[in-house]
Amino acid sequence: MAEPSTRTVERALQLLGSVCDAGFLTLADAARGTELSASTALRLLRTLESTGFVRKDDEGAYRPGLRIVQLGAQALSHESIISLAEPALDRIVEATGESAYVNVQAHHGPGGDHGLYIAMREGTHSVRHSSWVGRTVPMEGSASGAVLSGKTPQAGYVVVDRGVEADVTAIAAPIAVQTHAPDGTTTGTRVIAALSVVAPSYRMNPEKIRTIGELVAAEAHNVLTAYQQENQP
Amino acid sequence: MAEPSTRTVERALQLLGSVCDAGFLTLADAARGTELSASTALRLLRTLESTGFVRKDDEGAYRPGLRIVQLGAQALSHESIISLAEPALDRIVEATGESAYVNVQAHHGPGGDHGLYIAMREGTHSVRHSSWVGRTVPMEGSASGAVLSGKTPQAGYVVVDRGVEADVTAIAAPIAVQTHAPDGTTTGTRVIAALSVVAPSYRMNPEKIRTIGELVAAEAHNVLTAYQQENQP
DNA sequence: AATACACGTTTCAATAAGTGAAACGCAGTG
DNA sequence: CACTGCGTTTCACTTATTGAAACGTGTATT
Repeated sequence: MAEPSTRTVERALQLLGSVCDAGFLTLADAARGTELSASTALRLLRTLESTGFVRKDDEGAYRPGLRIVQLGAQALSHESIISLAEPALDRIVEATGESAYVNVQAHHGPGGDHGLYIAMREGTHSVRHSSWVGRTVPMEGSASGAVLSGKTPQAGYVVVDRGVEADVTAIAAPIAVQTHAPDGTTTGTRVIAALSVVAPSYRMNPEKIRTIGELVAAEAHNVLTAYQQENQP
Repeated sequence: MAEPSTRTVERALQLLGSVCDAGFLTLADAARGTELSASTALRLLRTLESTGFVRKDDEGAYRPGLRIVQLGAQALSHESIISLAEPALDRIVEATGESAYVNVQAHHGPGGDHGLYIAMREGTHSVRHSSWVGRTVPMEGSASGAVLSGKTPQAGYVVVDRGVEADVTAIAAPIAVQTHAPDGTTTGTRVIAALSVVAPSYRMNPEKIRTIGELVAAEAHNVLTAYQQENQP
């Protein structure tokens, strides 16, 4: 049995995704975006609406509903890596003034893998990078993407200048665990998340980048230690 | 046309909700919890899995997936009330040391209405109330519930001692807008959210409660002003 | 004004799609 | 060894989903 997916549900979830991506969507737009007939889109959106996953605003457009907010928040709170990483984020922000993030790998089938920002702490500089939580970035060409795919060089961190966004420099380090075969031998490493700093490029220079890079790598290691303590004893 | 809901989608969403509520669920548990046959539950969970809404962990149990995290975070970031309220939360925490929250009304059909915590700022006391984001509380017997249903007394805030949780006192104030008829006459008020402080009861006394209550009410009013500025000009 | 267009909505017949009982292999338990 | 519960697969039944078409309404276009 290869992939016995129920089409109806797939379509509904696609619709839900469209609405969340766009922030708000009219019925016709939603139908076009998902290539569904208006009647089908309407029926599915009504189902999503009656279950609280979307809602209709005053203008009659569909918006993300509170249920999705609730489930997302619950899911986030069950991601133990976030609570483990929060102290590290705080320390990074305190030391650098720049915004700091936690990323994980989000594996959606077609279109390639992406990285997903699941937590952040805002920097203190008045010009700062902000609010990427919930956003995905391509694995190619982003610092966190490189780190998540295991392409971290000796230095322990990756720097990408003007990768995803212009005028922005990203510095990322992996939180990686050793994987073991049943007999106990080490088989490789698995990156469970990445810690990253995203800052305006004009504020960076080689020295600062090295300082931040080493800090992020060190904090990533701290998070790893906390993670292992939670999962081993 | 009364309620043309698609059964398949409803079931899938129900399944998704179960998994998120429980944190992790085995197939059999999920099937029982939703009263579905094992084969149907399996098929739907597989669909949810292939779209990233749930995932199977190492033990083969279903857990909330990253897609739900992503959409939830996106939806949260589109809730403008949160960003408007964050400065107020900060100020409340700074002034009181207690955890502060934003609640909205989550209207799920059966089982009655509930309030939903959609944002919070942690208090600074070492003993503090923490991490209710994503959680729902009954409208009856909770301070934020009372406030959300419009039952705010003259004082402008509601206090509930040991309502939802033992040894916890909650103080809530409404963020309410006037509603108007087409002709411009005021028809009533609509509570769009609530601001609340949740603290260990042993730390409270009548005087402190009054201070906090007035602060929360004042900050709620600040948020309202910011909200109206954003939606009027 | 008259026309054309796009949107949200409803209806309905065709059939594609979802359903659950049953059967299977497996692992743990008494 | 028999027994129970789990995850999984298969398959015939039929129900629930589907999309074209038609409608009313409001908004551009002429």
